[in-house]
Amino acid sequence: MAKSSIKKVAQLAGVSIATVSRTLNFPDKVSESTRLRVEDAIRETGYQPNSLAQSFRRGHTNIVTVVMPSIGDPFAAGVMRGIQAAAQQNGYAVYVEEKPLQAMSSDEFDTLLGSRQADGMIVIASIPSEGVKVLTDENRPKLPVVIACETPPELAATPRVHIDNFGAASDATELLISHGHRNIAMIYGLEESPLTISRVNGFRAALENAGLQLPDEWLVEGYRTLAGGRAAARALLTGNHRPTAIFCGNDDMALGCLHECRLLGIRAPEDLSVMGFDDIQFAAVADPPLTTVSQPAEDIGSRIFARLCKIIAGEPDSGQPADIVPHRLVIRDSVAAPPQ
Amino acid sequence: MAKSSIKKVAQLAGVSIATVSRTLNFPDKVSESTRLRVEDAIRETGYQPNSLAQSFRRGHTNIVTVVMPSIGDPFAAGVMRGIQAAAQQNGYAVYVEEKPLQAMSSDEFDTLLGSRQADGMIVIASIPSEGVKVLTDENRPKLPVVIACETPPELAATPRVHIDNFGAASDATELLISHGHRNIAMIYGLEESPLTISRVNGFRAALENAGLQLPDEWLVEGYRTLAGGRAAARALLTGNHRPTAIFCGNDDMALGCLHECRLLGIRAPEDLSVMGFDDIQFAAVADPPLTTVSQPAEDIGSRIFARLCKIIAGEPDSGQPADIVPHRLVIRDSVAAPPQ
DNA sequence: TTGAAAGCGCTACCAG
DNA sequence: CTGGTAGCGCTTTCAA
Repeated sequence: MAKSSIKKVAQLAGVSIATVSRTLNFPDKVSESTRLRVEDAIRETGYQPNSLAQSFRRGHTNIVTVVMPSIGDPFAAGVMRGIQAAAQQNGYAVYVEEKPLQAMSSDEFDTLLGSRQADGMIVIASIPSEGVKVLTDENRPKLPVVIACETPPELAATPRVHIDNFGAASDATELLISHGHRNIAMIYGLEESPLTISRVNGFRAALENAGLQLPDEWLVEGYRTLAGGRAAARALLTGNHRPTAIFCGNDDMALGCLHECRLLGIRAPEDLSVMGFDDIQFAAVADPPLTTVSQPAEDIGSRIFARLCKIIAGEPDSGQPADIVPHRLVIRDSVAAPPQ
Repeated sequence: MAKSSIKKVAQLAGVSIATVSRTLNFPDKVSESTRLRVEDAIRETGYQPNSLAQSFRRGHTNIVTVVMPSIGDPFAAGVMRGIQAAAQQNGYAVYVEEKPLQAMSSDEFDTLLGSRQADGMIVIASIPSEGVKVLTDENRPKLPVVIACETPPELAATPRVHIDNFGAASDATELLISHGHRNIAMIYGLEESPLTISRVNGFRAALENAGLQLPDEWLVEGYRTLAGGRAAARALLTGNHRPTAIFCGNDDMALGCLHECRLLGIRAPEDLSVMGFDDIQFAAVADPPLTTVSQPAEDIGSRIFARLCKIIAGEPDSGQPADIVPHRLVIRDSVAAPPQ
C-alpha cells in the first residue's frame, strides 16, 4: 500500500489538493500548465485515488452487484454478458456475489441490501419468502433491486425481466404433442420457485388443452442438476407405465435424463423423446443434440441493467414492472414421433 | 436510502456516537443498561452502519475479490466453493469480477489492483504479460495478489496453488500409451498460457519417453471451447493420417471432439480414444462418459484463500510460493485400445 | 463507563 | 482559474 495520496501530489506539483481533485475530475476547469504539472506529479508518485474515500464522499460507488445462487450457472453467465456490456457503457463496475438465496434468513437479506457497497443490485434467481419480506418492508433502506427472473406474486411491483415461463412450457409441450405424443411426463425443479410453478402450469395447460391425462406419477420433482434428472428419469422409466416423452424443467436435468436412457438401453428419440429448457451450450453436443427452449440471456442482462440504471438515476421506471422477453424453441434431435 | 445514521441512534438513545460505535464493535465495553438502550434505538431506527464509511475509516474492507475470465467456467466455480467456505469462516466477503485478463492493458491492470475496494485479490487464470509487468512493478501499491493457476515464470515468487500440469498431461498421455496407442494427437488451448505450455510439454515428454513420434499436424491449437474442440477434431480426423487417440487440453474441447466424431461416424472409444482434462460435471454424462483428469478445485480454493488471508494479515507466507496439489485420473469409457 | 474531538482522503462549495 | 475549507460517517484515542 504505497503510503498515498492527493496531498502528496499537491505538494509535489505545488498546488492545492482542490486543484489536484479538479484536474482529475474536471480537467478542463484547470489551466493547461497546471494540469500538466499535476499529471506529472501523479505519474511520479504513482498516485491512484482511494476509491473508498471517493465513494464515501460522493455517496455512491458506481458499482452494481449481481447476486446469483451459483457461479457456473450457464444461464446466469449469459445474463452477465449482457449486464457487463451495458455496465461498461454506463461507467459502472459489476461485482458478483454467489449467495444461496434459498437458504438465507431475513437478517442475511437485510445485510445484503443494507451494505452501501453498491448502488444497486440485480438478482438472477427467484426470491424466497424471507427475501420477499425484506424487499417489501417499507422501512428498509431502499437499495434499488431488480430481478432477472420470474418473481413471486408478492413482488409484482418489482422491476424485472424474464420470459413467459408459462407460455414457453406450454409451447414445449405442444411441440411434443404435435409429434403425436400422448403420454408425456415432466421433471420439474425441486424448489417451489415461481419459475418452476409457471413451467409446470404451462405444461399442465397444454396437456389439458389437448385433452390429455396426466397421471400423478408422471409429474416428478427433481433437483435441478444432472443427478436430479438422472434419478427422476430412472423412476419414470422403470415404472410399468412408461411415458413416450419427457419434458424437463432445465437442460441439466434433460442431459441427466438422456444419460440415464443410455444406461437403460432406451434410445432417444426413437423410444423416448426428451425436451429441455434453457439451451445451455452443452445441449448442442448432447447425444442426441437436445431439443430445448432458449431464453435470450444476454438481452435479459442488458435490459435489466438499463432499468436498474434508470432507477439509480432517479428516473421514473417506465411501463410495466415485468418486461417479458421472447423465448424460442430450439429444434434439434431429441424429439421425434413416439414408437410405432 | 433511509437518511441514516449513527448520530440519530445516539440521539434517540441519549448517548454519544462514540458509545453507539462501541456497543456495535465492543459490546462488553459498555454497561448493560446503555447497551440495551442503544440496541433498542438501533432497532427502532433500522440503523445499519454505512460500510463504506467503516471501510474508509478502518482502512480495510474485509472483502476479497476473485477475478476470473468467465463466469460459468465450471472449474472456477469449484474453486469458488472452496474460497467461499474459507472466507466465511474468516469473516470475509467475496466478490467476483469477470475480466478477460488476456485482453487487458497495463493501465487496466493498474486500475484493477489500485482500487482499494478489496483487501486482496485471487485470480483464477493465467496472467498475461501486461499483468506480469504490473505485478512485478516495484512501485505499484501492493494489493496482495494470489493465483489459483499456473503462472508465468516471471511471477515465480507470487503465491499460488495449482496442480502439476506437466505431470498431469504426462500421466494422461501415458494412460493412452498403456492402452497401446502409438498415434496420439493433442488439441491444446489457444492461448500461450503457462498452463497450456506445461500440458503440451507434459504430453511431448510422455511421447518421447515412449519413443513415439509426434507429427506437426497432430499438435493442434484450438479455442478452449466446444466449438474449438470440434474444429480441431475435424481437422485431425479428416486428414489422411489419422491418430487413434486424442488428448484434449480441457473437457470442453474433448466434448466438442466427441460430438464431431459422432457427426463423422467415428465411434469412441472403438475407433478413437479421447482424453479430457478438468472433469467438469458434463464429462460424466458424455457419450461415452469422458475419461479425464481431475483437479481438486475446491481444495485449491480453500488453500489459496488461506494463503491470501495470511498475507493480508501480514504473516509471513510460509514455504514455497507454489503449492502443488495432486491431480487424479478419472477413468471412464472414452479411452480403450486402438482399433485392431 | 462515557463523551469530546481528531481525523481517514476526498469532493464541492465559496471566495478571491 | 485557484485555494481554503467544511464535512461525508465512522473509529479511536484521550480525558473525564
